[in-house]
Amino acid sequence: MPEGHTIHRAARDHRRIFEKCALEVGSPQGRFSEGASILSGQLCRTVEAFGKHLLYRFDNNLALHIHLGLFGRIRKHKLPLQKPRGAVRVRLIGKTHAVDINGPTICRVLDSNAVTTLINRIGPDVLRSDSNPELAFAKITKSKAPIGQLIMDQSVMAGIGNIYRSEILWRQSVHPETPGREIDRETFDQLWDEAKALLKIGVKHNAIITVDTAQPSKTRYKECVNIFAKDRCPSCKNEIRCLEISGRRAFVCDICQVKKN
DNA sequence: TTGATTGTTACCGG
DNA sequence: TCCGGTAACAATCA
Repeated sequence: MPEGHTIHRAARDHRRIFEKCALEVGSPQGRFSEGASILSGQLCRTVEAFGKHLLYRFDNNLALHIHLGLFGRIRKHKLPLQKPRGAVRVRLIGKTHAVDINGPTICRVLDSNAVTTLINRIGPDVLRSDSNPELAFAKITKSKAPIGQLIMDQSVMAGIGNIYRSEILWRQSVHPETPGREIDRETFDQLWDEAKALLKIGVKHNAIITVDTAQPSKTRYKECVNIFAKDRCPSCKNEIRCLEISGRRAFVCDICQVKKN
């Protein structure tokens, strides 16, 4: 479910329904009873995404920090309240809507120092206008680790997940096993811009769409991709190879994506 | 019931 | 110190 686009979309959406609103923060099934009560009744100042991290920031300088991990989910519904679906960890209730968070790996309350520490730990987010790509380029150009590992390393650059990784590299004809130090400035800029463009499309449609001719409105698919988990390269028809980078599946067309080193 | 999954962190050994 | 490997954790769906 969650790559960067999911979290940014949630932040945008929840800002709309929760900003300047005194939220009720509860834990319907008691899975987050300790922290939740501190936030309840507080005014929500804003909702922000940093990479795959979501922060609900309150006027008392505390924040609810959510990370969905691999299977976390966010569900929103209009009031009146509905019965919790599955294992709801925390429920946020505003004036018009409620949001349920299921299965996060992180769900905790942070003070402002902890928020700063968190933000500093995360690399520049491709979707944020205030992020500085130079930081990412500096790390990549110094590393011998494969670019397929580096662009998904959230401390190098934030927002890209396992599906976008393969798609971005394929679209820019960059082989995932190319060492970071072999990536020149021009290539890095293209990867950064491509990531930003694709994730923006993801935010807009709430789906991973990396195929130019895709028409999201028609079928309401969750994803429409070029090579992730595909058999053949849509460009040259060569067989797609599956490899493992940082313990996750990555896909490559060895003809279209040239390996440098 | 089993296995797979759009993720991260902690820990250990080389 | 830095790297890779491994386990642990989260919940849902087919």
